[in-house]
Amino acid sequence: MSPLIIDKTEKQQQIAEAALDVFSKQGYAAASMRQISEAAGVGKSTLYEYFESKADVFIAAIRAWIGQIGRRMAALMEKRTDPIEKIYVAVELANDIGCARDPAMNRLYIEVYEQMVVETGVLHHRGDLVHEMSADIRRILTDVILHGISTGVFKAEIARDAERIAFNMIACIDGLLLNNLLGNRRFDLKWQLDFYLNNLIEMIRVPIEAGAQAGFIKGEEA
Amino acid sequence: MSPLIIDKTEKQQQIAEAALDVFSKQGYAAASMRQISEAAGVGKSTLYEYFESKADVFIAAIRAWIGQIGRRMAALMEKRTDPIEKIYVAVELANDIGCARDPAMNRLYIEVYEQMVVETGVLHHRGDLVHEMSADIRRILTDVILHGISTGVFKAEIARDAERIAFNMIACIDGLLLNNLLGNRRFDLKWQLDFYLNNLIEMIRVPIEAGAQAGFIKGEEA
Amino acid sequence: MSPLIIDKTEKQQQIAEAALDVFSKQGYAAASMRQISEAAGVGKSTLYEYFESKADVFIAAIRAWIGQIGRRMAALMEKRTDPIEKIYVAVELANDIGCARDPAMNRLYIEVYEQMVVETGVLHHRGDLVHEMSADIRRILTDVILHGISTGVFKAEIARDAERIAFNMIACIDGLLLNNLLGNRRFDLKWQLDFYLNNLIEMIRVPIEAGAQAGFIKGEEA
Amino acid sequence: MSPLIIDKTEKQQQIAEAALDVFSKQGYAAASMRQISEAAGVGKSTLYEYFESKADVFIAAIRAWIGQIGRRMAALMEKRTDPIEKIYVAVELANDIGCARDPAMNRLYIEVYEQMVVETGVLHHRGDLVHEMSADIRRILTDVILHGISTGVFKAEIARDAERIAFNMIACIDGLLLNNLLGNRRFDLKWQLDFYLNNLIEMIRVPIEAGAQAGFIKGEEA
DNA sequence: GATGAATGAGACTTCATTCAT
DNA sequence: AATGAATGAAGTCTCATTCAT
Repeated sequence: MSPLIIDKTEKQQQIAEAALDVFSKQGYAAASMRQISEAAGVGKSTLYEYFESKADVFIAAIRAWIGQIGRRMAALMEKRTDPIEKIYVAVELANDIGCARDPAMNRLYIEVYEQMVVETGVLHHRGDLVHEMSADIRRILTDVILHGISTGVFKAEIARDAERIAFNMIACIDGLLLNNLLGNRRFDLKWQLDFYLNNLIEMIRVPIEAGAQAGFIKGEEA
Repeated sequence: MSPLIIDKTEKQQQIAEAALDVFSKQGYAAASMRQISEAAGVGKSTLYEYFESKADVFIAAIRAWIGQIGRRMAALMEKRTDPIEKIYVAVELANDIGCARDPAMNRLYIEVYEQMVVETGVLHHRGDLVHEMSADIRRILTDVILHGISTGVFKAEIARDAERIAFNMIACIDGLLLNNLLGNRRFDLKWQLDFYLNNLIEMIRVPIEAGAQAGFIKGEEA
Repeated sequence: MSPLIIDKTEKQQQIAEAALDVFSKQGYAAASMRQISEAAGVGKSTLYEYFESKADVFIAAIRAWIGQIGRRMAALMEKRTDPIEKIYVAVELANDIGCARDPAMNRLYIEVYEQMVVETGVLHHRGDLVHEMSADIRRILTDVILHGISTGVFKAEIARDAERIAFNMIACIDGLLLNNLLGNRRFDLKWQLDFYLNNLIEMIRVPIEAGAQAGFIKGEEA
Repeated sequence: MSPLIIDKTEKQQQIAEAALDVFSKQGYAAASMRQISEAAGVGKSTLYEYFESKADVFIAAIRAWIGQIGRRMAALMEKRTDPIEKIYVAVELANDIGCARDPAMNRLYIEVYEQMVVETGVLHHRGDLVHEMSADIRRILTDVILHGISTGVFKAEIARDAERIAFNMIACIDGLLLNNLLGNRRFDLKWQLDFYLNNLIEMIRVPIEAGAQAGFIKGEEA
């Protein structure tokens, strides 16, 4: 009466994650459906039972990836209470990603950009999608800033710019990660992340004490 | 001597620039040799007289592009003398690029990243190339910083980090441009560039006056 | 006895009719087993419980269709007694089919031809099948002619050609229907059918009266 | 300076004729581009240098075929002067086609119908194309009829129906050819064509002499 | 030197059919 | 009996590259 019933959603997720691996290594254009099917351990045509097209698989893979990052960041945040510390968590996470043993995954950053920006890209005219996808992370950071203001750690006057500042953090950290990915040995990711973030925090925090002169690279001095 | 005999190098340049146009619109993978040949106004197989392969054409196109930007920046720098002003020129140039009527060209940023970072990419393991390519810009910025130190505008202790700071500027501005390209209406490029740069300058400049408390967004306040 | 136990034959018929619908709209090649299963309201693999293959389903569908037409024509014939009138019934039926609001069904004509005549066709080398299928209709028409002879309406000398004439009617009406299907606005099916049939009848009927000169398009003149 | 230049039109024609062969044997759906390329003696992708798609190749093939038939008919017509004889040429040509050593070619009739009538067909909504394609033949026949009227062979009152009658001839002969193709041994194409045409001519010609009673199958009696 | 012609390799996608429940 | 899952084979089409003029 009832044949083998499979949780379609679960298998989609499973395929999406295998695809994530392939896309991150080969890029969208160079990754073939055959490679993805092999990575997922299914037949080539089985992919089309779960997704409409290659583009569909890509979008699902990216969604899965954004989800992973969001969950990771939320988990790290929970353990801290100090707003400044929380912000440094972003650095640490980024540093983790940038130095992870498998740097392949973060190449996805570029694939997303590529596919959004290029006219023939899979994500072209889907700006909403990426916007929505990164919304979680942006919201987390915005909340940290607002919370910092309410606890007197950050200056009150930046309240109206909280979201913009969150955007700035994401964008600049993006840029630093990407440049790091280019493989230049002389690019010291840790230093660069700290430098950016120290400057930022120095500007938005309430001065601890009049006349106190913080080293501009606090992290390093410590 | 005869004007009909054109230099091979000159024609390569000419093709490279036509290719730049195509690559910037279609991306590397989607751009076809036929399109490039048509854009260059030559036959399809003529491309192979001047370049070994599609990859070759791409590299030449990127080289041409980096050259253009470097020349543009150098030209802008020449007109200013104040180090801080000079740094702001970088912002303006970036803003120009990011807001240009034809955003196609800056999509090349992404193509370069893509092709470097992805395993099967045309520029994979050619980190040296991009490094070399951006060296000009990095050197210009480094010089500005060092010159600023020698004229007492920037803190002396940042001398040893001058190149790293230049790197930071390039990377973060990259990130801001890319995020802007994603087409999010709420991303205010001008504000973001100013915010980043104001924070940076505030940290590296010699305080104008003890106790002076600069607004964190100096540019906006002005 | 239990109403839940349905006859295998009955369900085959039910599926065949659903398939007829799909085949008539899409043609054999473009119709997919999935579409058929959905139209029949059963699972895809259930089709294989009742039929060996797609070809099998097609043959069953065609059989069902021929049956429908045969029954329709027999029903119409029963109401008339005059042989000539009976022949005109064929025209009307054909006209009905050709002008029906849903022309999809008569596309089946073509599918049958296609599949019989083409080397790789499902009905290739199955001439017997179509022959058998259209035998009913041919026999009905042959009987009408023979009956007309025996009642003195048709010429006696055509007796030995009765079946051939029936064939001629079927073939020519076929041709007229098909050309009508091509969608040419200037093709007036009613006129064409009448023209053909009037000529035919004029030639095989016993002249009503010596010297009587019938208009060549009797139907129109009326 | 100038590479190998080929007459594109000529090669298109050459490919179209090879394709005609394949399509006539396999039908549109079953014929593969590989088969066509092999029949044409070129590489698979070379086809795409001369045609945009499989559909394009099909249309070109059909055009070539209609052209062949038109030329053949015109050639045959030229040799005769008597209008009735000219009409019989149509029969002969049709008989030739229907009995030709390679019956494959006339299966194309069905392919054209199929592709026009089926929703997903290549010629769907291209009624104009087939109309235009068969226009030559229709015009030739119409002219024969009109000429017959002006020389007193055909009745004057059919003048306004000349084109319709031409249509009738084409459609009915179509139908007879198709039924013949179905491979039924008992279908006597020659007899059927003659029967149809004799009836037709008998109705439209000016009676030779009052009281003359023509056998209804004049051709056979002769 | 310049170029149109030609193509093989490979991409995405569809679908009839089998399998296991 | 009934069916969702799975897939191999095959199809159309693209494109970087080579060849011959």
